[in-house]
Amino acid sequence: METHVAKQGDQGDVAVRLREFIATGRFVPNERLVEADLATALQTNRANVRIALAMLDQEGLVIRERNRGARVRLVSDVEAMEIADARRALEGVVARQAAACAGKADAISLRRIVTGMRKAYAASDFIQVSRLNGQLHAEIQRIAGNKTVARLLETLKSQIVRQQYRAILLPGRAKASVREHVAIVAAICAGDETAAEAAMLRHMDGVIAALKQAIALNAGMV
Amino acid sequence: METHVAKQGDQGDVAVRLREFIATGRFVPNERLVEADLATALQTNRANVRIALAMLDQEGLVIRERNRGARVRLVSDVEAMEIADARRALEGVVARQAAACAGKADAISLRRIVTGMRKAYAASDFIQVSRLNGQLHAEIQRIAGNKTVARLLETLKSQIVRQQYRAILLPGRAKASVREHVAIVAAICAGDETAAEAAMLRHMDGVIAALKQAIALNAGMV
DNA sequence: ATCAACAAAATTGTCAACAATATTGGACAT
DNA sequence: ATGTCCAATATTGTTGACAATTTTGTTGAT
Repeated sequence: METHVAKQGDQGDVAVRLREFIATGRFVPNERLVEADLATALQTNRANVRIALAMLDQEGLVIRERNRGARVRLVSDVEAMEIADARRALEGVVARQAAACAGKADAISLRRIVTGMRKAYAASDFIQVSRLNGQLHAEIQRIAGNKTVARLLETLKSQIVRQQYRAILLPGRAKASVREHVAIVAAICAGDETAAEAAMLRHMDGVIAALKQAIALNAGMV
Repeated sequence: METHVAKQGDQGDVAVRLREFIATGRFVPNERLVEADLATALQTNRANVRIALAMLDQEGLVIRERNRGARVRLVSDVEAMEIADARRALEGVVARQAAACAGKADAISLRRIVTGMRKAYAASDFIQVSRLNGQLHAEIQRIAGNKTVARLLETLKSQIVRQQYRAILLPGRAKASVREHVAIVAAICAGDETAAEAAMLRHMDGVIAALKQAIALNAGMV
């Protein structure tokens, strides 16, 4: 008997927890993921771990090789840029559809988040800014109502958590980000599809530029 | 020692074959996929089938429910439209990047395919037109060199093979399709990124319109 | 005939044992 | 010291058995 919705067996939970571990850096890229160890750590059996790993492989988070097990996949810099390209386009779609669908309650909710972002930025609480950032994008996706695109964005985002952390910390990026989000929300609330998409694309251009910068910095350091 | 590239165990092959079966309609939507049966049919064991089903679930081709097994997922009409939205945006990215990357040999290869399309259309060989259509998009993706977006498009396409067959058969669609592809190839060969993206978006608009029409027709028939 | 309760069958979930393969570590020669 | 071969270990791949759950079929009452 499950207290919450029983979607699918243990494997789902296992996959979720493994995702967490990878996202939070508890498993570092290229680290080997030994089935038996994971099974004991997550209090389940090898079969479920095996299935969860296959799911994460399909998702692009780990890589499996025959007879050699699974490792955390290291997303290269060029791949991070590819992912960014895909995200840019898909976020544009979402923004456009959100503008087409947004109602009065949606506008209120969006404005509240963006107001929170401004305050957090004014207070130099960048962690909160980042959190509200994610929340805002999630809300826009909800309003757009396009589950398929939302799902794609979700998996893409999970692959570049690491890179993204670095990018948001670049000097001046947070301020620009807030400004861009204000424009996006304004366009969506106005129901202007074209403006919303354009604003989102501008925002993603900023994100991509920051990402590129972060990568370049990192390359210089190594 | 393997004769060909040994990517991963049996599960990969099993998943590939199951995909085939679903794509070719050998398994109809909502049909139950019994693990034991599949294991004997594909000459493998339940564990591998189970893993393959988990992968296909992650991919969106089947749906699994706890204790109730897996069924072929029925993509609803609204979901087909969502997928089309995503494809439109991603194909636009690919076209743009292909225009940025296309070399002389690439241009020749693209022109050859589009010439074949014209001839096939003139000969009313619509199956060949459809085949070359897929080939052309694949070639554009190869030229663009964006593996991530190509992968996304691949999985999206696999979910709507059924709908797409219906759409291409609509009167006048094939002719328009050929015309649109000519424009796309011309822009890519000219290295004009913006024009290439625009041409591709126009093409996808045509595809989406045809899809919408096909769905409406189908709804009327039921 | 319709429905509920119940038994029987089918199916999935879990687990453990073993086989096949890869990885590690050490002895040995150079 | 360095590298190579070989045994020892660790890890994954495969299979089967059993438990838990769902689905199907049957019986009986109304």
